[in-house]
This record gives sequence, structure tokens and C-alpha cells, in this order.
Amino acid sequence: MSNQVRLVDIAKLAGVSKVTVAKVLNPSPGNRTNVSETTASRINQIAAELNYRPNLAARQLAGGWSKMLGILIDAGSSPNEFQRVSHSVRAAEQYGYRLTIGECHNDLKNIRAYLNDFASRGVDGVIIHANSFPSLNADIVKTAGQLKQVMYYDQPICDDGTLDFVHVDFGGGVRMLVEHMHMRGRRKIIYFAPYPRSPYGKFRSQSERERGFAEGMSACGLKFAPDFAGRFLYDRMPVPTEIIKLAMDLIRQDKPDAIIARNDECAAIVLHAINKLGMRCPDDIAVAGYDNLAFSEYTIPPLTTVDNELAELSKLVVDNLIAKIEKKIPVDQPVRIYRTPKLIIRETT
Amino acid sequence: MSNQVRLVDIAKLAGVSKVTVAKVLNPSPGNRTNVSETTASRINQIAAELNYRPNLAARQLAGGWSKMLGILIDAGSSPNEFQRVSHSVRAAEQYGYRLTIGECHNDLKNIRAYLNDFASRGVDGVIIHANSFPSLNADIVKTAGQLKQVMYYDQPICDDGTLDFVHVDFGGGVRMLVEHMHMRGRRKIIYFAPYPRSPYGKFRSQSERERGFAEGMSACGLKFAPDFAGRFLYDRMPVPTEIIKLAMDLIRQDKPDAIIARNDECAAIVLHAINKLGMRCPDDIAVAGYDNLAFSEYTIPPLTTVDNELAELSKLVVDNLIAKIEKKIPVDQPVRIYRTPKLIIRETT
DNA sequence: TAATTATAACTAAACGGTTAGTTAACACTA
DNA sequence: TAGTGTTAACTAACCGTTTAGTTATAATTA
Repeated sequence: MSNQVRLVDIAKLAGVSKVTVAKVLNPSPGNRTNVSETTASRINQIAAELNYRPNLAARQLAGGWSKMLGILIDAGSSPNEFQRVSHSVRAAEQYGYRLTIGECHNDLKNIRAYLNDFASRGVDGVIIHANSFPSLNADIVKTAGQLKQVMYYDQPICDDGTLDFVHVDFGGGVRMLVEHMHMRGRRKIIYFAPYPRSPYGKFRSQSERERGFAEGMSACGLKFAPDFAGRFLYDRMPVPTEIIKLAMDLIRQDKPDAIIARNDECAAIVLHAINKLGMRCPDDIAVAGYDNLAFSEYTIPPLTTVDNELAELSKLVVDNLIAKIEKKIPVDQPVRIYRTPKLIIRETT
Repeated sequence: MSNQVRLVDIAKLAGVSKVTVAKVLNPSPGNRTNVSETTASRINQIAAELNYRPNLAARQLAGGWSKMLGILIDAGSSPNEFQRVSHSVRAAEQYGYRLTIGECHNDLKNIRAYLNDFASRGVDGVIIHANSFPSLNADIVKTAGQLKQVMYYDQPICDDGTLDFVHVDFGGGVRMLVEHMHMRGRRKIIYFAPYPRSPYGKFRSQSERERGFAEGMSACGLKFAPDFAGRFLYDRMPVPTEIIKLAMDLIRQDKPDAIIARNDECAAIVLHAINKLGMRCPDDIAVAGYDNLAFSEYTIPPLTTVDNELAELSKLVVDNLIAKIEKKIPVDQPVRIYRTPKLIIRETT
């Protein structure tokens, strides 16, 4: 409602000045000093009776903090982008912070617009899903730098050593899959990743996964097609029917005994292709995905995959961001966290 | 940064008062009157040079509006809860509004806390995912009513005719599935919905789907087990392995030629069960889901389902909410929109 | 030419908090 | 008893906008 209860209203009823009321009702630490117990409880009671709600705009204007974080994402970049948001919301909630979403379709103009909006709104900090933006360049990072505090969710490609981030080791995840396949006796392992070619270059997670595959293969003493990295690059995101065909061709030509797909969706399509060719998984070909999406448990057969453990990851992001905002950790010292994902073994391998 | 450019800074450089600057830079309609073209362009130029960003907290405090919407959800209630959020964010963006998320795990205390927080933050309006909250009662709705403008995403159970909502016809969706099965020659159709029993009663979508099934069956002149509605109620959300077993038992006992599952996840599990029993879909049993989740295209075989068309639905929600906020439609006249979902026919039927 | 209207600016007062600096009363110490 | 410290309050100024009301000048009308 418009006729809100204000500090002065309570002050009048309690017979004190509004500053005294503010001291009691303001949660900021160490501010409750110098108010007598009796006055404080009287004020608290009146505030509860009137259902007082602080006007956060006023508080922000005077105090300079908003208890609000901005989060910059690209929903189209990954099916679990919102998992990250959801977990971040919950983590922030613990500290009394809220999140506002910027959804920017990987468009530079939108990214800038949202960063400006975040600044206008006076958010205390910003989370940027770095991996969603191959277009993220030094220029954007500088714009972002004008904000009070920025935390990158995954290490940005243009990191110069000064940025704060929490990164999940995509490469290590794929490497674990390769080693797992090797232990299961597979030798002709193929990495299947029909990516769109971005005008801005590869996604970081993309090149890291390829590197992880290469490392895993050579660690196991296996060979891999040297051109695998550029093999399936498309000018746009290929549609499922195209991917099915691609997968079928691949299986017929290369006759692999194991396929590691770029992600679970892709793996589901590979399962499809195997099925269509009258072959069986894992008997003829083992398959693995990446991401541990909700449906991966229900594929036929249930999919072996890698879980980034987004709940824990998001919590690290938010915890560290808020710690910096509230100066509980040194502000000038960059946060650089690498985290290992988890292998989920099911029935496709 | 803390040393922001302010209206007065621009005013000083332009040699005018800050009010004149505000008139030029404030986007509110009809406010640009009475400023000469030359002055306006000079101000605009200076503002651009200094990279002026309005302080929205100050604007909100003085102006009474925030260009911010709150959205109250329960991420656990549905795998596509965040689809709704994502589409709402995009729709709101068109009008220059932002969203802040309240994720409240269907807990009354959290719901109240978030509604209070929204009020404190002075959001211009609130979207409540009514279907996520079977616990949504008149009391909560009243609390919500203290907010400026509230739009329910799906009709709340406790609607008394005065609430604003945009509702998708779940019942009609299931009915379409029944009729589709009937046209395909199926006669022993079963509705498979292992729901958790909520202490607050059924989800609205749940009872509506059951009603839709019943209507569809009788419209086709088919019989259905009269106890179907209460047949699979659990004390908690059953885990996938339990559902597989349940589905296998069901198929063995009732020998249906078609199963309509409560949603796509459930349908994927039914496909699993059919597979395990050595039967084939759709040859032996046709299967359908509901929701058209991303993976439903990749199940084996691809799943027939119903699509709520969340993009369009979300747009209706946001469009109408903002129209009310900006008084472009009568404020005292409730918005009550029902929308029909879309049948997606694939290869399981 | 005097009166009226329109234009383009201005000043002052909110909006609801926070922060810094001040004061009165009282208790303790030297 | 004068000086010092502590407690619990207060007053004044400020945060960056918006809104309402006012004024000086120029253009139009009678």
C-alpha cells in the first residue's frame, strides 16, 4: 500500500526520535548500541503491531547498499543455466540478499544494457555466467569492472589474473570419462561434439572438454583422430535430426566402441542413433554424456555422465561474492577457485 | 563506482537547473514538455559523455515506482518452473521492467517473508505461480493483496472471483490426449499419476488433469477405473525406481493399451517399464506425457505430449500485469484469462 | 498598447531512511 | 570537587530524484 508505516510514525508513538527507532530496527551490526532495553522492546513491539516494513529504496539511497545481486545469464546456452540461478538464489537468501536476473541472449548490447541497469539499481554485486558468453571480452569486463563487486561463474576466457571466479574443471570431467571407458575395456573412443561455431570463438567449456579428452586419451595410451576438435563444427546449432544422422554416419564409418558426447542431450541423441542402427548400448557401444540433467536418469539405458554439482558450485560463487561485499575476505586479493566435477556411472558404460 | 554522475553535475555543466535535466533524461511520458530543443540536445550530449546512469533508488523514493516485478515460485514443483521465469523475464524486458525471484519451497513462512520483502523493495507488481502452491490460502492472498498489483500465473484454488490470473487449461490438455488415443484405436486407457499427497490438498493442475481425463473418457464412451484419482497417491514424492516398479505392476495387472502419464518425466519412466517388460511402444502400449520438456524429443521413441506454450502464457501474464500497473487497462476489473494448451504428436502413440 | 497565453526555465519541498556530531544526565575516579 | 567516561538519547545534514508551484520572457490577442 502507498500509506506505508514509517520510522517517524513509530517514533511518535514511542515518544523518541526516528534515529533511535532506526537504531533498533536496522539490522546493520553494532548499530544497536546505546539504546536501553526498555526503549528497544517498546519500539520493537510497536513496529510489530504496525507491521512496519523498511523502505529499502530509502535505505539504499542513504546507506549505499541494496542487499541485491545481479546475475547475468544466457538461458539459451545450456539447459541447466537456470539450475545455477536457482541455487544461487537459495544461497543468497541465506544472507538476506535477493537476485535480479539479466537474460541477454549472448548479445553484446544486451550485456552492456544489463550491466548499466545493475549499476543504476545499485546492486551490491554481480554474478556473470562467463561460460555462457564466448563474446565476453576485455571491453565488457571493464564495463563490468565499474560495478562494485563482480564474481564470474566459471573462468572467463579473457581473465588477466585479476578477476574473481569459481570455475568447474570441464576438462577434468571429460578426462574422467575417458579413463572410465578405458577401464571398462573400451579402446576406440570418440568424442562427439557437434558445436555451433561462434563468431566470438569457442566456449571455454568447449575447448576445455576437448583438451580433457586429449589428455585422457594419451594418459591411457590411446590414439584419437587428430582432427576431432574441428570435426563437427557447424555454422549454427544443428537440429536433433541432423545430429542423429551425423551420429549414425560416425558410427558406421569409424566403428567406435565408445562415444563421449558433449552433453547429455547429445548423448540421448546418440542412444537414438545406436537404436536406429539396430545396435545395443552398452553391449556394442558405450555412451556417456555430460551435465547430469534430470532426464539422464530415465534414458534407456540410464546414462553415465558427469555432474558439475551446481548446488555446491553456486554456493561457492555466492558465498565468496558476499564475503567480498561485506569485506569478510580481503577485497584486493582475487578469488580463484577451481572445482572438480563428479563422475556418475550408470548403465550406458 | 561510488562517485556517480548526478543530475546536478550535468546541470552545472549545461548551465541549467537539475529539474530541467531531469525532464530531459526522465523517460516518463509527457514529462519532456517545456524544454527547448537546443537545451535538450545539449543535456543529452553531456549525459552521454559522462555516462550518466540514473540512481533508481532515488527515483523510486521520490517517484514511487521501481520498474521491478517480484516473482514467487517453487522451483521444486515442476521441472519447467524456470522456463516460466525465463519467459517472464524476457516479456518484462520489453517494457523496461526487471524481475527479482522469490524461491520459497512451498513454505508458508517463506511465502510471507518474500511478499514482505517485495513490498519493502517497492516492486510495482508481483507474479505468483499459483499452481506451485497448493498451500496458497485466503490468508496469503490477503497478504499479497497489500501489494500494489498481483497477477497469478495459473488460477489459484482460493480464487473468489476478484483475482487476476492467466490460467492454462490442464484438464483440456489431458482430454485432448484421451481423444487422440481413442482416435488411434486405443480403448484400455489408463491415467498414471503417482503424486505426492500434499498436506494442503491437491495441486490445482492435478485435480484438473484428472477431471480432464474423466471428461475425455466419457466423451469417447470409454470406461475408466473409478478409483483412478486416488490410486497412486504417496506420502512423499516417489523416487524413480519406485515409479518404475509401480508402472510395471500396473501394466501386468491392468494390461492397458495406452498410458497417459501425469507428465513427461513420468512418461519416460513408463517407457522404461515397457522396455523392461520386453514390450514395445507404441506397438503394445501407447504412451503420452505432459509438459513437452526439452528431452521429450529425444526419448525412444520420441514422446507424444502436451505443450502449455509457456512463452505465450508468460507473455500474457506479464503484458496484463504491466498494463494494470501502468493503468492501460481498468484496474478494478479482474483479468481472468484461460488458455488452451497444444497437442504434440510424436511416435509413442 | 494593455491584457492574455504559452514557453522555458527556476525554487522549494518532499520521499524515508542513514550518518555524524552534539548534549544532558549520571557514575566513577583522583 | 573537578575531571573523565559512559549511557541514552537528540538534532541537523545528506543521499539523488520527483513533483508542485512560481517566475521571467516572448508571442499572441483584443
